[in-house]
Amino acid sequence: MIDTGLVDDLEWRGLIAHSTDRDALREALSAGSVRFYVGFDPTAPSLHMGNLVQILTARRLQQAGHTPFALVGGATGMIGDPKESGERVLNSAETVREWVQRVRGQIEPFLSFEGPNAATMVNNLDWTQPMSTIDFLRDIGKHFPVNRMLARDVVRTRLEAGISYTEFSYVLLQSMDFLNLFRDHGVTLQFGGSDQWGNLTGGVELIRRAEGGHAHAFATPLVTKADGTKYGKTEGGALWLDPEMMSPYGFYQFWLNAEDEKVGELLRIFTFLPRAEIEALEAEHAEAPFRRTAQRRLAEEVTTLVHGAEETARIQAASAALFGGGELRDAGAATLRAALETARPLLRVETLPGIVDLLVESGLCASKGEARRAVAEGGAYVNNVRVEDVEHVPSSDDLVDGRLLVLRRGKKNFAGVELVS
RNA sequence: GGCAGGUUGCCCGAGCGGCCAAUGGGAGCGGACUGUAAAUCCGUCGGCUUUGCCUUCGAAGGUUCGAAUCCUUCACCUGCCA
Repeated sequence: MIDTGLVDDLEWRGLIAHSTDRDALREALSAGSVRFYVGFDPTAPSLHMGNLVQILTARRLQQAGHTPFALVGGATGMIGDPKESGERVLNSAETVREWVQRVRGQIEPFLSFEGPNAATMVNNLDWTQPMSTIDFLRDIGKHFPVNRMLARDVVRTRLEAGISYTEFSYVLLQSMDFLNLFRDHGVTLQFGGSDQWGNLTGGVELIRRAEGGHAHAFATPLVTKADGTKYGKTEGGALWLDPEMMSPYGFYQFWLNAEDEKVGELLRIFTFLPRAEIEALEAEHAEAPFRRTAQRRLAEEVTTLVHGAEETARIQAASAALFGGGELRDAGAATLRAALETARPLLRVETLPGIVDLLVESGLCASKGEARRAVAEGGAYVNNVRVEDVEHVPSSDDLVDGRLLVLRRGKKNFAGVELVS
């Protein structure tokens, strides 16, 4: 029932960037079902790619027989952990409450809430809210030497520019979470992103000081691009999991365009494909990178995990039709329409406007000036045919099945236009 | 508290009374090449009813035929001396 190969698998996937004690961790995870926790702060209405690493890792642990406690930071989200770029702006209690709900809903599908090692969702507001300041300072604060807190990298970089007492205290809250889960639920392991390392060890240490207990922590690596810069950023910002904030099509395209040097790493971190299969993909990719078999598989796997198999199939149909170089009409209006909708909302019109208006109204261009420029630059296409004239107005002959137009800006920005009567 | 300097388009950074929607670099966008890649090259990069008009150069007011450029006040930032 306990998969003793778990730690080997995690290490092979490169998911353990830091660990309090590798050997002790391995021993604990082999001995029996370990109760572990991973937290998510509601700092946005949606989780993103970075959080996905934690969610999937939690799932791996659960599949290996361990028991997850997924924590949403209703309390910590009110404070915000210090980041190097500067002080955060506090969100209102109402906003945090709403985001807690949304984040919660995004985590749940990845875990199983049934069986002997069913997952539990917890909110740290439940034990933080009722606590008095006096208790907090006496029971928690007393265990934190300020000199140690000051030595942390984030804090040190912030000392020049300034850091509020609020953010400085964040580590106490997160450590207290671990302590509470340790006491009340026997949770002995926490993991998180490597930027959370200080917060993770803070909890381990607090448990030792306050309870004389022993707990483990490990950190997953920060996923970076081949050039070392931060991953998961697209033109539109972060790679959100929420389909409203990041279209499933765009999500799929992000993975499809993964760098050659990184596909292997991404397959290991973000998919549940077994080792042998990933190694085969890597070998194939090394042989013929231009086929991008690994990228295709990566995109398919991750998109399926996040958006489901059905949506993924639609996106693949879209990609095939739009990039296949084949005749668009062969795909048929219904298929094209469903596929285009995965990219961005369809533009519905009663009569066909000129190319400039089409580009603007579909959202492909931000202004008419930009749309005119796009045409002048040769970057505007209707049904994959370049439009040369700014005054061009598509005719009904251009419509696929008499009702659909495929609009394209540049190499890979598509929009569907539907004629409604 | 004293002295000096700064605040320009997404970012960095020139401009210092008209030739300025504002040099240059980066990012972005488009094209060529390609693998829906990387590198490279070329183009583009405030808005519009586009041979012209409108809104931009920290904020407000003023001088002038005319200001990003001069003056006044305010806000914020930086360096040197206390």
